[in-house]
Amino acid sequence: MAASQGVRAVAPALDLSYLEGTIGYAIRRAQLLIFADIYRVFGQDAVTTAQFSVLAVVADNPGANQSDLALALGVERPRMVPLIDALEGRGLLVRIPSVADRRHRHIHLTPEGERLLSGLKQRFSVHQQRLIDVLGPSDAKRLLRGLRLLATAMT
Amino acid sequence: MAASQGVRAVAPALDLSYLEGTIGYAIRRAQLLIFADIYRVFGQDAVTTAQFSVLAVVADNPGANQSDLALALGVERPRMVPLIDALEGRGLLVRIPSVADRRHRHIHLTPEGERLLSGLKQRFSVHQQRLIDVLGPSDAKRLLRGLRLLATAMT
DNA sequence: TATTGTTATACTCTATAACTATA
DNA sequence: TATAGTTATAGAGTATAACAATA
Repeated sequence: MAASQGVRAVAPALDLSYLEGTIGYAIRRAQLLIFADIYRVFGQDAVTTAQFSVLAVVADNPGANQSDLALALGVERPRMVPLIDALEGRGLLVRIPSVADRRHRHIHLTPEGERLLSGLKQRFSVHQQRLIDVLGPSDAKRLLRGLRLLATAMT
Repeated sequence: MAASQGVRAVAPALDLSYLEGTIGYAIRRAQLLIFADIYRVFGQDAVTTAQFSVLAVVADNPGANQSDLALALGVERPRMVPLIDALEGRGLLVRIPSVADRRHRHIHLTPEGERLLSGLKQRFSVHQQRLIDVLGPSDAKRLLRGLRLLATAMT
């Protein structure tokens, strides 16, 4: 309603046609919005996406050590330390020193970690369903297949 | 060839099936690999993807100011300062103070900036073609459409 | 000699608040 | 008072090098 007044010429709206024709730009924008949606459904339980992926992988691979987790998740080994520190500090997982090889620490979820992860997975599925609703089920499947194909082919 | 010796049990290969079923994880992995490929084709001319996007948008919108660029590229205004500083320091663009409104600085590519951008766009097209070769032309188009649909629908 | 977890360092990105100069 | 560019600050992510304990 204030459009005709001298508030501001709406918005300049620059020409982005070059970038918008690239997959790299589209994937960056989509990723930012998807992660924002994940944080929206996670709410105040406040786990980062990186922490969520650690919890999810540890749940399916109890006793994995930090190097294996780093390798699997594609992060550098030093990066695992503060990541696991934060989760251990919240009582969601524990580092158990290996008796066989005392350099290793086996990571296990605590019961509280299992409980939180289960709630987070439920919330995550709300987000995932939102994506499927936007794209339609068959296009969502195609998108996932395309992304995975890129990941395997570009490695 | 050393596989049968006790070097290491190859690699533990953790179970990632939960994460691999999610679009969020797939898009993050794909984005990292795509950006790595872009840096590979850019080579030692060493422009970041963010700097490349600034150059590309300024080329199509000569005289845009920093706020409009920040808005268009989805970065915070303060972030534009070091971004443009770096490009101006390399002589690729200039800040021209506006005479009409002395708060504005109009951004323009220098001839050297135009030249570098033109070379970078050629290299970028090598990368983009690699993606199209991996996916096939029609699936590449579908992927781009899917990503754009997500971006518009999730905003 | 190599590996696990760790510390340290540095650089980028992100997010905010606040300052200045202009309007 | 509002806006453009800037500075300052703090948190998170990323990348490397190196160290201690252990193998």
